[in-house]
Amino acid sequence: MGTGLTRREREKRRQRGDMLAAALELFSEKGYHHVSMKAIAKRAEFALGTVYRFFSNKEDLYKAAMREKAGEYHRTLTDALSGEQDVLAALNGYISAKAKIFAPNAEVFYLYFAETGGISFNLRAGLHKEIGQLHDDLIERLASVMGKGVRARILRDLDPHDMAVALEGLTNAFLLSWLKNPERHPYDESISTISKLFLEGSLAG
Amino acid sequence: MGTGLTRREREKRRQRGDMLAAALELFSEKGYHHVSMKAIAKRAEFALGTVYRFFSNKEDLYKAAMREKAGEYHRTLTDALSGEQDVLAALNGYISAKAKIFAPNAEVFYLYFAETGGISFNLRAGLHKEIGQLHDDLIERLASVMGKGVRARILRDLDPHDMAVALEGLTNAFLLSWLKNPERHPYDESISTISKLFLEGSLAG
DNA sequence: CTTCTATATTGTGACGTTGTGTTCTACTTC
DNA sequence: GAAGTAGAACACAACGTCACAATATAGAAG
Repeated sequence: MGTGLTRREREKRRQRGDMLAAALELFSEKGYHHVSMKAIAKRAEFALGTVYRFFSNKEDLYKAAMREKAGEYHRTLTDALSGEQDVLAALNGYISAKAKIFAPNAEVFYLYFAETGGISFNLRAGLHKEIGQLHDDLIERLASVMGKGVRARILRDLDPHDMAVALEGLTNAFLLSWLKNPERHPYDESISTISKLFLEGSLAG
Repeated sequence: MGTGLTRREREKRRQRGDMLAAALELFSEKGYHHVSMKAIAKRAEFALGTVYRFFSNKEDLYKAAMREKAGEYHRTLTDALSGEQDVLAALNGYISAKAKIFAPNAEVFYLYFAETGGISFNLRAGLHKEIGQLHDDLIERLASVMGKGVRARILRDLDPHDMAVALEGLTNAFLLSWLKNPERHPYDESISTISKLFLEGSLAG
């Protein structure tokens, strides 16, 4: 068997995954506190007790679900940044990868965004730190690409970290704006707008 | 009497204000659902019933508090944009006004973002729409300044609305980053970084 | 002008109700 | 018969009510 797991173990993984998916759906629809464990169990088509067999409590379930998504998000974007490509291609790749992962996960992304913030809602503090680190890591990788661009004299000689933060902010703003009003800002158009604004700025030359 | 209010009325306003302040403090410390009405009453030094005399329920109190802050925020920034000033001065004024209002209210912004989760958490939908409109209005005003800049050939001939969104995103990103790590990014430095990046972009000239 | 009492207004916090997280035991399936 | 599943039952926390207490106001009497 390819995976090295018994049938039973695979089964459990699948069940766990179903529960996580159901939970994530509900959480992003209604927010953590407006979702009951019963509702999650029902959505996942398990009995309440079964859910508790997999996750020791609601908090735990929430964390696992968020961690999963955060990991997926982080993986997608670091993948987009790695590889032997020239700097501008890497940046464009990053922007479009972000758009691509953002679109289907917009609602979860909100939760993620809320979590990346600085505040310590005492619960979840551990998770918060964890996700924050992923975010920092991403910024760092982005900054390293920027640094490469600076050394190659493709980018202006500014603090790479600042540039990374700037690009992050630009993409977020456009993606949120796209989310609010999809017709006005079709997202492939947004990609080139972001890239142009980031690279050339707004000042008349 | 200057205000045209009776002493009693002024007194009530003050009490209401105290309650709102206490609520906002607690909400942004712990998040909406982790704060009980009892706790708010205690912090404001009133009995529970008295709070209910002013606000018909917890939701109402939350909304009032958020509305208050949103109004203040919006007013500050529109003020910064209005007035007879040249475009670049207006933009710089906007950025620093935003930094100024952002700093002491960061936790409240997080709260709003985290709690509303953006999308339709059915409760609070009304409030969310309301605040969304304020935001749209702000973007529009910013876009109008950008448009003026374009016509004056100070800014590149791009969609003013896009430029507004871009500036909004840049400032948010830097302010969040500053909040996370105040030493690394003192905010007056950030202001000039934002302005430079926005105007000139990152591409080596 | 002050004092005193009747009335109206405002403040209080114990309590009933409801909803939800978690546990526990009986049942099903393999 | 062992492992897994189910959902009823329990405990608890928080909202919002309400009957009562305290306080303020008004205006009559001294």
